[in-house]
Amino acid sequence: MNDGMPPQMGQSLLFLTDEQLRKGIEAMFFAYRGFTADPDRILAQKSYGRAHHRAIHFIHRSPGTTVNNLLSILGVTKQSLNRVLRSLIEDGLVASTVGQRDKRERHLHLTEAGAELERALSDAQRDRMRAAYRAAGPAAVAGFRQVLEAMMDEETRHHYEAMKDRPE
Amino acid sequence: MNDGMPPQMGQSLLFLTDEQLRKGIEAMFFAYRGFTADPDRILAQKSYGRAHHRAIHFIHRSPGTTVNNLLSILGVTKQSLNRVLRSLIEDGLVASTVGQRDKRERHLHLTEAGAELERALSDAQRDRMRAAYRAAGPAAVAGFRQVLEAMMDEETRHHYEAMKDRPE
DNA sequence: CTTGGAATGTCAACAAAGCTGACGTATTGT
DNA sequence: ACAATACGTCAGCTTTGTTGACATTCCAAG
Repeated sequence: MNDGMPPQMGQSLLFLTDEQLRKGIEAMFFAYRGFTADPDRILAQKSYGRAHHRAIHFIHRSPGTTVNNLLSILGVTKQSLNRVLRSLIEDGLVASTVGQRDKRERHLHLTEAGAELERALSDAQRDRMRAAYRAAGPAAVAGFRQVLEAMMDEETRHHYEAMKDRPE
Repeated sequence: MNDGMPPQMGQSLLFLTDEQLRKGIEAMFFAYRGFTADPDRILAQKSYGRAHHRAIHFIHRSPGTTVNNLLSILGVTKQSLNRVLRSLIEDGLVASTVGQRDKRERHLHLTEAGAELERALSDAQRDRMRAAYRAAGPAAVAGFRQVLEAMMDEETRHHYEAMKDRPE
């Protein structure tokens, strides 16, 4: 590897070479495939897709959330979300209730069936994550999270932080 | 948070709680959006998509690679890749040459224009990665890579390892 | 030398999931 | 009363993935 840097440059910045960055980019690409592979298999059986998974995940995460809130978390248009949400409601996995204070709002909850699918999906995803965490160790996990957080968009990070430490 | 674990359990395994795993899952989701955001903006202007980016990236990475090899790296069908590849070839960003030893194979290279787009895309992506790396520091980066590698599928990891240390 | 299989390319049809734009309805706040 | 907000929906378009079918070209084994 010759990236034009002087040989006397300390090792401390070696993790910023183009080669290191490229490896990081490829690691993200390949790892994300693994990250979604297990839930994808479950979803395919029920003829759902990743969009359904994401909706289910964040409704589980923030029960009673409104459509608008979900929209801004997911970063998609309401038309796109509506298609997914409609099928989940029709299939009885999600319940949509008119708001108390503001009747324009719809509050979203998982039904028992929805919670069951959520468990199946997140169990599969957590199993892989757990194996990766266990293999890498606590220090690596801390670094993993640090880099990922630094990689987010500003606005996205606010969503992430906002639900970061909410109790289960 | 009450996940049913005894309070006397050491801190050493705290990074394996469901809550920690869930945070990791959400961090992956949000970070991947940031990871693709910058190249996506460039691609949208040229009416290309992520599939074009991926093809360009790995052709740049492994010049002269065959279609079949690219297929297995990207994990898509040949019909899907072919559509993308055809447009790149038509637009003069990728050159496809018949193999010497085996004339059934097509060897793929970036043209000068293709290399130019590749630079624009990877510069944008690397800038964000560099900022994240710099913010997190070398130890965090090592952990980041460790966890990502442990998260890959077996077969995928082989692709990753295979091109891991090839010189630029 | 013939034939089977591998590598590639192409056509057609389809689905998931994103987008824009337009419009309707109910409700809220000014 | 009226404007803005929240939501749902219709129509149409794009990208990117999928199957299935089929032709071509070529290598290699029989």
